[in-house]
Amino acid sequence: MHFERIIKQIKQRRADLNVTQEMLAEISGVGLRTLKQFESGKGNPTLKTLSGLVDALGMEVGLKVKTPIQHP
Amino acid sequence: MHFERIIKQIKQRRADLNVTQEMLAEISGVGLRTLKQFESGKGNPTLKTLSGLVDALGMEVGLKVKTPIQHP
DNA sequence: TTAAAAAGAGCCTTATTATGCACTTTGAAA
DNA sequence: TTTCAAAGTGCATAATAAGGCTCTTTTTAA
Repeated sequence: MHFERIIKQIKQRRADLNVTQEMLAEISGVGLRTLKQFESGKGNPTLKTLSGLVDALGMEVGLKVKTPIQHP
Repeated sequence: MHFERIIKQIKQRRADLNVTQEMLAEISGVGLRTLKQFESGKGNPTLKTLSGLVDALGMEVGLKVKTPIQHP
């Protein structure tokens, strides 16, 4: 599904915090199977699922503009 | 579902670019019903759906750390 | 190298998202 | 205020995410 960047950030953060998938699943309330599926690159989590994981890791989901509009 | 911030950003961006829901649905490949559902605060899109919308608006989904870890 | 922990995968059921179609409501301009 | 475009809703179905179990593979530490 090509969410490599996001997946990498989550794995990295988990590593930084020394949290296993099992622990993260536990504290985030997201099913372990769902987390494994996502981190392994298969899976297309809902925003709610992603937010749950991310929140538990002290992170947040955000949008940023890549191309600011040109005001002529 | 309380994704107010993200919803607001999308609506704002759409307004800035003068794009209607119908146009965004069209160019993003996301169903109009799905987009309406999300923008009206009901709905919990998958990451794929959100990415599609966001990409079409020249934006991207990202994660940011709220609480940097303390290296003692 | 070996054992235990952590991560990944298969299978299955349930819950929920994605989407179309038709209709209603809202908002803005004429 | 009338009208038309844009946004929101109800209903129904197909597709798919969520999650539990069990088992396999990979990593890591002793």
